[in-house]
Formats: sequence, C-alpha cells, structure tokens
Amino acid sequence: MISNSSKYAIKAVLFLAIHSNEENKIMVKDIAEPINVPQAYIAKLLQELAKRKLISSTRGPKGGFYLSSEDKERNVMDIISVIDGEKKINSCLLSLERCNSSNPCPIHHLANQSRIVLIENLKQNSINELALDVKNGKSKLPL
Amino acid sequence: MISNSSKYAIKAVLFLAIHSNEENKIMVKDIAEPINVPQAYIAKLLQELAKRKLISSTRGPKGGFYLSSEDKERNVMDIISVIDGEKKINSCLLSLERCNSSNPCPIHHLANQSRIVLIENLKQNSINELALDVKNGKSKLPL
DNA sequence: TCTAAAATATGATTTAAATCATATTTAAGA
DNA sequence: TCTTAAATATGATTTAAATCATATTTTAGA
Repeated sequence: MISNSSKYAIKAVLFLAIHSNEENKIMVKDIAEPINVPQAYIAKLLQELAKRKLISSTRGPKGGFYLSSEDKERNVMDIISVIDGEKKINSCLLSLERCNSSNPCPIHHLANQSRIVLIENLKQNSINELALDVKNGKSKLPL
Repeated sequence: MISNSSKYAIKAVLFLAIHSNEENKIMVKDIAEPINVPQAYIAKLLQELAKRKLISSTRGPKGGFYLSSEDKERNVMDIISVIDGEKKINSCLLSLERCNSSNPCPIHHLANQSRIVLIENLKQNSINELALDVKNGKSKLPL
C-alpha cells in the first residue's frame, strides 16, 4: 500500500522541514543517520524528490538539501504520489482492477471508507504544519 | 501493509466460502484460475491456511479444500494474521517502532484512526457473511 | 582559474517476496 | 492390496524492491 521508499522519503522531508531552510542546507550524510535510512538509498530518493520539485537543493560547497517556503506547503500525499504513483494507494485492498463502488468486491465496503479517510487526512496538513507539531511537542521525534 | 500473499489467501478463502462445503471439495487446480493466482503459489498458501486451521482439506481421490461451518465463522483479519503476522498491519505508517498514541510520530494522527477502523471492519464480518453478500448481489465477483 | 565539496546520473548488487518444481504421503475405489 | 488422485513438505528459481557504488557535473571560495 505504501512502499518503504515512500516512508523513507516522508521521513527525509519531515527532517528537512524541521531542520533546514534557505539559509541552512543539509547534506545527505547529515540526513541519513538521524532518520535511520542508509545514506546511498536516501540520496537517491532525495535526488528524485528534488527533480520532481518537492524539495530544493544546491550543488557544490555549502550546498545541500532544504525546503523552500513553497516546498513546505506540500503535503504527505504529494510525496507518496511522486515516489509510489497514485495507483498504488488508490487501489482496492485486494488489488482488483475492476473493483469500485458500483461493482464492489466482497470486502470493498470493509476497506474503502477507511482508505478514503486516510488519503484525505494525508492531504489535510502541510509539511510545515506537521513540522510545527513537532516543535510544539504535539508529536515526537526521532523518525 | 498487506502482502500479496494475504490478498491471494483472502481471495482463495472467499472462493471456497462461495463454492465449497463438506460435501463439495475443490482441488487446487480448480481454485487457481478463477481467482487469478498462479496455481503453485496458491497451493502453498492453501497448505499454510489448512495447517493453521483456517480452512479444511482432505487428501487423495475426491479430496480437496473446503470450508467447514466453523471455518466460515472466521474473518478476514484472521487470514491476514496467519499469513502476514499481526505486526505488519498494526505497525505505524512510517514503520516506527516507538510510535504510539502517547509518543506519536509526526503523521500518527493522520493515519492511526483510519487503520484502527480498517482493522475493526476486517474483523466485523464473518467469511460466511461476506459470501452471502455475493450470493445476494450486494458484492460482486470475479476475484 | 583551480580545487574541493557538494548534488546528480547511472548502473550494479543484494535481499526478500513471489513464483515454480517435485518427491512424499494419504485416501478412495477397483 | 494396487493404482491413482489428491494434498503436503521441501526447496529452488525468479523478480521487484531495496541497497550500494561511482563517475560526472556544478558551485563556492582561494
């Protein structure tokens, strides 16, 4: 339903939201360890996120990754969509191609509503709001 | 969150609920095709389900798999628990070991309630009830 | 303009899940 | 009791996801 890669990407973006800004960029090697993801792996994901404009980066000395203020207005579903694609999270619990509300599989009504709620919730808060929750003690690190 | 194996197992059990009973057992080869799962793969899963007493089977000529009336009182979560284990579906969306309501990760409150609802729903209906829904046209095949 | 430090691009390797193959055991029926 | 048809047990292979490795490009600062 959600890949490991997406989970790692979400962790990395949240980490950047909490610790970075335009003036304070962070290098891959300083991201990997605190979020418990192998460095070479998170590097690849960060590159993908940067290419797809969900995070920002600059090369060279003093370079690194960070979130611009626009980046911080994104939400968690944006990240999942980029890494996993829309199809994966939107698919029926049994991965049936034809299943939908007018042609429901035998467990459609057990699973569908909660998935819709989940997706809605994942769109509800901006990355910035989630980072503020951490700063206000409403939610906790480490990732 | 839910493995392919669990999805296949659920499909097989629902198929048996709809088409089998003590007097009418079904062979692996007659299950695989209608539920769109490779035969050797579903065979292994059915064997596991039988060993764990979620479905019934007899060997030899006229043998096959079927659901006893007790088997039909099981629910979908029972199947997931046997195939994937409890941990997988109960884990935090970010797979954080420490995340829980009193120590919530940054997206805990976005994801937790819908997961609880999903699990509750998957326990709510017996396999028999789900099969009746199909017979009454409330839900549809194929799987 | 040179050097070093960073991301980027690309592809190789590893691992776990999914899939396949087959010898063994059990039970029905001739 | 023999044969055959079924599940069972076991392990091998394949595939996709996860992970690792490295040459290239860009940029800051000397």
